[in-house]
Amino acid sequence: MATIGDVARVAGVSRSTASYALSGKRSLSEEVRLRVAAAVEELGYTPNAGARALATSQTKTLGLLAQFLDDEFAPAMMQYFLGVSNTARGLGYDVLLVNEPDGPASLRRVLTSRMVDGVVLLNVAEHDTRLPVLRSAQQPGALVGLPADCSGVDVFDLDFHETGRHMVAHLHELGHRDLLLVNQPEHVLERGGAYVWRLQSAAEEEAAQRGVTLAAAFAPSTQPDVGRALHALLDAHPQVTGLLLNNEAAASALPSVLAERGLTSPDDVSVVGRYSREFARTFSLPFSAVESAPDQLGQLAVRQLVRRIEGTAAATPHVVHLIPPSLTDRGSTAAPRLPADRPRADRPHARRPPAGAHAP
Amino acid sequence: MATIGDVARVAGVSRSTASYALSGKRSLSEEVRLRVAAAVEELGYTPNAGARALATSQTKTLGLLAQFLDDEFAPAMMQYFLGVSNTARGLGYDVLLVNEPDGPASLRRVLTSRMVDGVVLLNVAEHDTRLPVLRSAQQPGALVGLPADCSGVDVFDLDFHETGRHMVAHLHELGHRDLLLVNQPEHVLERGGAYVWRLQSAAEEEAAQRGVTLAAAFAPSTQPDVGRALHALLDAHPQVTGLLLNNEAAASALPSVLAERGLTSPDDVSVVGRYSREFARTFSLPFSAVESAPDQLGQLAVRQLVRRIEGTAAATPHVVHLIPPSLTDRGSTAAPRLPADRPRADRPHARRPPAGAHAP
DNA sequence: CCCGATCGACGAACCGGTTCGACACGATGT
DNA sequence: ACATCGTGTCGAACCGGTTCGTCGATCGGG
Repeated sequence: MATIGDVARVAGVSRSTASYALSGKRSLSEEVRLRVAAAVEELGYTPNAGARALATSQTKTLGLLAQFLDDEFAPAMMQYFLGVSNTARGLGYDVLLVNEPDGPASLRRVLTSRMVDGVVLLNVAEHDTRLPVLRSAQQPGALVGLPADCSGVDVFDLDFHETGRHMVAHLHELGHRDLLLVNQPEHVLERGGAYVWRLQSAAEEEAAQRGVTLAAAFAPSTQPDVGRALHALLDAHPQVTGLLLNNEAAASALPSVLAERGLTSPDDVSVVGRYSREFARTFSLPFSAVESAPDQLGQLAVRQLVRRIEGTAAATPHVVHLIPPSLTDRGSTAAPRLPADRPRADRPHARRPPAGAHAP
Repeated sequence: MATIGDVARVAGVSRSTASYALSGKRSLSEEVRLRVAAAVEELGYTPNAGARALATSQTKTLGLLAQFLDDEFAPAMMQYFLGVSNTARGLGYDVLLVNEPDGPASLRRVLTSRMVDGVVLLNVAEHDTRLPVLRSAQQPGALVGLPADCSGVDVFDLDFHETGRHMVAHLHELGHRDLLLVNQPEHVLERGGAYVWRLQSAAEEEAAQRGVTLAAAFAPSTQPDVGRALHALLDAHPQVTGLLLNNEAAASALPSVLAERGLTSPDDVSVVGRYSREFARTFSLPFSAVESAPDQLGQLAVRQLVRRIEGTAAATPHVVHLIPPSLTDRGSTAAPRLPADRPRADRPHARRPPAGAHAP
C-alpha cells in the first residue's frame, strides 16, 4: 500500500512537498504539483486515515448513536439513519454506527478514543443518561429529540407541543367535538419519551380552550396487540368522531381495524396521524398526518454538528430547533357525520361488511 | 486528553512499560502493573484509536456497505444492520456505515484509506460492481447475497434454490395443484438480484417434477401499487389455490387484499412467504414463511470476516454458506378446498363476508 | 552591483501509540 | 567467587501523515 513517502520518491520531491502539493496549503510550482499528481495516480495513493487522524486530530467521522429498545418500532428508525448518513457524506464525513444497549458507556468509548469528531444522538429521552457523558466530552454533539436540559448541545426535534395543538385545532375546525388520542405505550413515556406527554398535554390544553372532549390512551407498539387495543378503544368511545395517532404501529394497524368494523375514513371517522411521508408510502397509510420529518431532522443535526466541528459555529450559542408541524393532507379528515345522518349514496368507497365482523 | 505518556509519568514508568502493562504482552511485576492501572483510572485514559491504528495496522472497525435503491423495501434492511452491528460489537469491532450511491468508489475509499479491517457487503448482486474492488484489496470481505463469482470472498445467503423447491413441495403435499409465485419487481432482477430467478427456476423445476401448474409474476415493491397488482393477479388466475410470496411488500399488502376479496387463508387460499420472523411480527403477517434470517446471516458474515481478519482462518478456503430454508408455520396453509366443497362448520376462525364485497 | 523580498522546496519534529533490542539486577548453579 | 540465566524495565525506532522553521535561488529595486 502506497504511502506519501512513496509518492514523494516517485515524484522526486520531499515528503513535506508532496503533502503540500496535495493539501495546497503552501504555494508551489505548477511543475511539482503535476509531478506529484502523476505519482499519486500511478501508485493509486490514498492517505492513511489513522495517520491523518493522528496528525490532525480530526477523523472526519461522526458517531451515530442509536438505541434500539425492545418495543421500538424499528422501521421508523431507518429514515433517521439515512438522513444522517447521506448528509454526513455530502459534507465529507463518514458515519460510525453505534448501537449498544449501554448507551453512556459506548458513547464514552467512541468519544475518548477519538474515533469521531462529533456525535448525533437519536431517540433522546427526557433525562437521557448519555447527556452527562456528552457534556463532559471535548467533541460537540447534536441531539434528535428534546431532553429536559438542553445546555451544551444542539437540539432538533419536531415541535410536539404545536403538533398536539394543531391536530386538535384541525379537527375542531372541521366540526369535531369528540376526539381520541392514541399514544405510544406507557413505558415509552416512563423511559423518558417526553414527546408523548408534550403532544398530549398540548392537545388537552387546546381541546379545553375550544371546548372539545379529548380522551387519551396508551396503545401497544407491536402487532397484533395494537389492533386489539384499537378495537377496545373504539368500543369504549363510540361517540368519538376524530382520531389522533401518535403511534406508528397504531397507524399501520388502523386500516384493517377500520375495515373489520366496517368503517371508512373520513366518512365515519376522521383520522390524523404523526409519521413520515416515507412511512406512509411504505405502508400505504391513507391518513393525513403531521410530517415527522426524520430525514430533515437528521440533516439539520448533522449540518449544525459539522458547523461546530469545523469552528464555523464554535462560539455560537447552542440552538434548540423545533420544526413546526406541517400536515400532509391525504384526505382522511372531513366534517363529522351529523348524529342523524343517513347513509349517503355518494360515497364511492363505502363498504358495509356485516356488523360484528370483528373479533370480540 | 490523557496519553500513554501521561499514564507513564504518573505511574513513574516508561511509556513502553505502560504499554506492556496494558497489553500484557510481556511479563512485569505486579507492583508496576497496579501502579499503571491506578494511573489509568486516575487520568481516565483511553487509547487514541488513530494512533493505535497507525501502530498496529488494525482499526478494529468493519465497513458495512449497504446500498439503498429507490425501489428497495427499506424496513427489511434494518435487521441486517442489527445483526451485523451486534455481532461485530460482541467481537470487539465497531461498524462504519457506508451507503453511498456509488458503491465501488466508496468501497475503494474505505479500504485504501484503511479505515476498516474488513467489509460486509449487503444486497450483493449477481455481477456486483463492488466485487472487483474488493478482490483487489488487502482486507477480507464477506458477502450477504450470492453473486455469480464467489472467488476470493466468503459468501452467506439463504438457499433460494432449496427455498423454491421447498415451498412448492410443501403446497403440493397438501394437495395443491395450481400455484402462483409473486416475485420482486422485474428491475430487481435486472439489477442483478439473481435470487429472484434462483427461487423461481427451482420452484418451476420442482413443480414440473411434481406435475403442478406454477404461474410466476413480478409485482411492485411499493404500496399501493403492489395491492393493485395482487388483485389483478388473483383475477387473472382464479383457479390458483396456493400462493408463494418472494416479495416483502406483497406479503404486507396481501392481508388487506384478501380481506377486500372476501377470502381467508388457509380456507380459500394457502399462502407461504419468504421473510423474517421480525418482519412478520412487526407487520403482524399471518402467513407461514421461509425464514430469511437476516440477523443470522449478518452474524455468520461477521464471524467469518473476523476469523479472517484475525488470521484464524487466513489460509482457509473461502466458504459459500447457503443456509437451508426453514418454514415457520403460522397456519396459513392447508389442504385446498375441494371444487364442490361446502362451507365447513369445523373451522374456528373462518369468516364469511358477503360475496362480491371486494372492489371490481 | 548589491541587498532584500519573495517564492519554492526541504528537513525535522510531532501526533500517540507499539514493539524490538538491550540492559540492569537478583537468583541460581558449580 | 564467577559465569549464567531469567525477569523486569527502559530507550529508541517506527507507523504515515502534517506543519513549522529555514534556506537557497530568483527577481526587482535602489
